[in-house]
Amino acid sequence: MLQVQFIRDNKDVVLEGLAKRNFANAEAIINDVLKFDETRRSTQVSLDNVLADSNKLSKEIGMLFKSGEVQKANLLKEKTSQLKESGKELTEQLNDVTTKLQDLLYQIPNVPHASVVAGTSEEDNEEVFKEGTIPNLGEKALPHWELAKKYDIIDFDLGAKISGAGFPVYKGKGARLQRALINYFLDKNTSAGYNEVQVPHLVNEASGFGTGQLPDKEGQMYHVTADDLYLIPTAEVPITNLYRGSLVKEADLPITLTGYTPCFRREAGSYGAHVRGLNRLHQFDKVEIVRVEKPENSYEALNGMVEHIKGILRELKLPYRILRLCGGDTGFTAALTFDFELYSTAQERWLEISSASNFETFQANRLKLRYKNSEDKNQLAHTLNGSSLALPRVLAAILENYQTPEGIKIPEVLVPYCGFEIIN
RNA sequence: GGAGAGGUGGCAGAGUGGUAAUGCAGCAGCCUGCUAAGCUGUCAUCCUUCGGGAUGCCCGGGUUCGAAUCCCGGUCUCUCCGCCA
Repeated sequence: MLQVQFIRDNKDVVLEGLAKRNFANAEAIINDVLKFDETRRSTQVSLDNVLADSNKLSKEIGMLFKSGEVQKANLLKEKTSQLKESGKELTEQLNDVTTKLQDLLYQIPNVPHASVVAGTSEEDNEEVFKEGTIPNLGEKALPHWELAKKYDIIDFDLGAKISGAGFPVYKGKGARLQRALINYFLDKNTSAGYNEVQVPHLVNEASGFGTGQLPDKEGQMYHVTADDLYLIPTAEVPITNLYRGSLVKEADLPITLTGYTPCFRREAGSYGAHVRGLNRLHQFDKVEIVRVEKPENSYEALNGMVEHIKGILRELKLPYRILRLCGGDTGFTAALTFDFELYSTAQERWLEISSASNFETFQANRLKLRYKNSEDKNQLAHTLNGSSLALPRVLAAILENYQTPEGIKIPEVLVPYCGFEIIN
């Protein structure tokens, strides 16, 4: 959520930014925000004055009662009724305009970083980095869902039986490889200084709101209605919300966290070939990194996260590229996002496996996550997160790119974690 | 699931109807050469014509001229009992 003050002071910047996202009716909405904000403030001034008068009267009445001048006190009491009424009216007006203002603010996405280009879809994303060699697998290369069947390591039908489509069952070496990846990722992250946490997989509404999933993206999350809890779509939600409502010390920044969780997504509306196999699931595993930073350091931190993720992909020896998302493809809450994509040789397409974003103060404003700055003022922190990494598509790419006539070779760095060198 | 207690500033902790003590920590200034102390201010949010004003004691209602305090509903934490990995 943008701060009203920021919109008030930087209307042009906001409008330019929203234009890059192709955000409809930006000008009208921003003008409404400014209008409601002005009404809100002037209403508050009027209300404050009424309340001040009535506080004064109350004090006088109290004094009069104390000194036994009951009649005078009762006379004053009558005067308060009028103030009460106008106070009530103004309070209603204030609540009304505040709600309207909030509702609008919830609808406005983050202002993209200066480096983000305008664009409407993934077509406009900019490739900023590419590395690794795409193996030549020949004609007989199989997509991972066929490999999974051939070696009996992932069973989609069994998952469909017990839950539904999009809930795979990992078996044998498949399960072990999955666990190896989780441990490998966590080890990489903790050795880079991220503190490991294990967090709940169900969160309350306030947490969903804090990181921006609610109220808008409600349909993307599984909702346990009996207890009003949401299954997390990403560890970003519980981990970032650890600091909801916190006032942290400047010396404690940056806060760097990592955690493994399953992620649950309803993926309402998805269909077709592109969701085959592991490409899009309702439940998948992911290791996440989260940072809370001072504003002046947040972009350097984002670069650091990108470099960190690069290091992991290099070790896995998978061909990948990095995209800087265009305005239209950048998530609602992010100011700048880099997507990492692996090349799946058998599917002949790029698969998104990580997304690293700087949210600047957008989440912090909702979370009320502040720190005391050097001037001893409370200031909103910047939040960032990135996947390191999302498991299924990494697994898919490993299966596909490492397939040989003898079986699927395990990337060298994973062998100690797996305890075997080949799936055959 | 049952019973009880509780939720007050960054932290600790008073306050049972008259408008949020006090301590610690932090910040600014003053002062003092004795390893740091003392004094003053500041130290939640919003508004402001920069004089101030309003709000704020878990959340939402209510009673009252006036609510941290009384009433109703919710929520969370703790203790005990029950059940249980």
